[in-house]
Amino acid sequence: MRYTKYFIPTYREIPAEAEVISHQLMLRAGLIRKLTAGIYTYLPAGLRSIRKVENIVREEMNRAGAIELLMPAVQPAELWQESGRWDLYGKELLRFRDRHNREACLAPTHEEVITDLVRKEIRSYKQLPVNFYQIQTKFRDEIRPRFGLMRGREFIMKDAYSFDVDEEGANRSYEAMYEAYSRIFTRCGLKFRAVEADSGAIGGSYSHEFMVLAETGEDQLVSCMKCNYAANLEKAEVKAPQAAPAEALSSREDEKPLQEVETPDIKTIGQLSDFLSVGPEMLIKTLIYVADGQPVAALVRGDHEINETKLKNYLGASIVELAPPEIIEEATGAPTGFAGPVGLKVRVVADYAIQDARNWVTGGNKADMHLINVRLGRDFQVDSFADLRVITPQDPCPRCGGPIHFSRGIEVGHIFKLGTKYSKAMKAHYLDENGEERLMVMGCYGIGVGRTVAAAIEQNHDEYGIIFPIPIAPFEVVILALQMHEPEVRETAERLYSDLVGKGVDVLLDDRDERPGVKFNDADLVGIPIRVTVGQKGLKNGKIEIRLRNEKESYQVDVSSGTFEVIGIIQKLYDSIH
RNA sequence: CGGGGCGUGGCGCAGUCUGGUAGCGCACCUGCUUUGGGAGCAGGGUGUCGGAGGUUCAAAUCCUCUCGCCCCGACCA
Repeated sequence: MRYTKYFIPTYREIPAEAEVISHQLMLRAGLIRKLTAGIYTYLPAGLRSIRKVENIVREEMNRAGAIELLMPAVQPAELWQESGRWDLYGKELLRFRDRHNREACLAPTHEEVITDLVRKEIRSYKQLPVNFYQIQTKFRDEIRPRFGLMRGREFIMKDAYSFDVDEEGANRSYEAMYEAYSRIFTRCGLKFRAVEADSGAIGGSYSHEFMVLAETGEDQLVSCMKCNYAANLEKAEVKAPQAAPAEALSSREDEKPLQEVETPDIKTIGQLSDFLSVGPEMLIKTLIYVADGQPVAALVRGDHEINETKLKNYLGASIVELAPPEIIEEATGAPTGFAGPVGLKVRVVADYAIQDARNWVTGGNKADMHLINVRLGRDFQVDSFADLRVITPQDPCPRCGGPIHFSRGIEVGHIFKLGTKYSKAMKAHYLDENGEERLMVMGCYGIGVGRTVAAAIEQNHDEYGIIFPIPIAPFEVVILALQMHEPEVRETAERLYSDLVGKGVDVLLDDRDERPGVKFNDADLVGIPIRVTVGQKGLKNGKIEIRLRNEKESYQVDVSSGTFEVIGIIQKLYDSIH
């Protein structure tokens, strides 16, 4: 591609609207432009990157035995009503009516359509398993789109759906996708980690997220430094205490009598800890929740943080929210900030750490009143103990007990075991060997394509711009012809260009009549992995100059061996990835 | 949806408090010079000041409404 016949509109300045680095760089490097909140045009160079990711995804999905198709973006309400998600899916589902006043939506995901297709077309166990996938534009009307392609409303996603005869088959399909995803992100040249995750609203029993590791990532993940355990923060288990509850109750601290303490206007753990001069680990935090309409008290140690996902899963509730002030007053008899477990009439669940036998400090269930020397069993009862808190860096690995490490990442892929949730709701049956009707067991698997490009930039950039991994770079090589008006420079650059094009290399020839500085800066900004400089200075000695975007130093090679050298470097860069 | 901020040429911004008919840098166009890390000189074009209504002799500036965007939070993957 010739720069003068192409379109890479770069910005010299940082656009004011972009907060995160990948968003800034994608705008500055002329990869994307915003149309409206959360909706972007992929400019030519950006599209090249996107297509490269798509092709890797496609190759690996095919290799894993999945079959590509393409489903509609506009879908009728009936299907969503059938699965029950028309009412469950919130405002994220963009709904509208057509000219016949029929309700429809823009698809945020395709479980309904694929299940509908499969139930109509597949009748026999002989036709199973199948795994269909597509690379398609999704729409989710996000409350607050942000960070460019990282969290847009309209975005390109690869989604796949597997159908198996039984749980065991579904597990095999899941494993195959796990392998495929690992290959995909490896081939994209990214540092990533697969972590255990909560399956959330999509439902199902088991899931993994694929996280591109980056300091600026929105997600926190926990990994073991000894074994291969890794999980996202909301999923990461805290190892249950070794001892049985009865033993844990055996005294660690001498029992002292329960006592009330006046604590005027002291409402937070921090204030209370300072006021009483005790560490926050001596306090019990009592949080009043409403779980599917029922008030529940959840107890965690003062220095711990409640994990609402764990609480929700433990209670088996579909909606768990912090109780509004009225409910808190009704449950505790006190205004917010003074809740405690002593004398509570609602169900009480507690984190394992509360089993500790010590003289706790708790809320007094009276305005401006806390209690000290509160003993479990003597002064308050707990209905059940569970792992309800967020893991801390001090906790051991829940699998092997080794030390754990916290890091940050960007979720680019997510694989789920769905079970029979959709096949049951939408009657996706098949006949088994015995002629009996059985439910298909499903899995679903997503990759955010645009987000993968953004994550790659977030992980690979410097002060000058993007440093694309070669497999997903818009071009593999850029040739800078520094003085286009000098016949020797122009001709050498042209010859090198057509040689490389002939060898099937993705090469951009910067043939603009621009000053060298402009070309160098644009090449750095766009992040093309290999830069070949053709200039008067080098040509005097019969040399051209090669520099890798991820290295500081350049080196010179003979003009005659330029093509050979470049092809060797490309090979080396790809080899370093596999 | 709650809180905060911002809409002025393609981009980044000043001007708004204190009303007087729009400016700076970059970019863009023409010419000459220049050409290894975002050139110099000379000349030039560029704006419904987000929109609507109002106050006023006069509105980018004051008032009302409205639209859009960004950030924080809640939410979601």
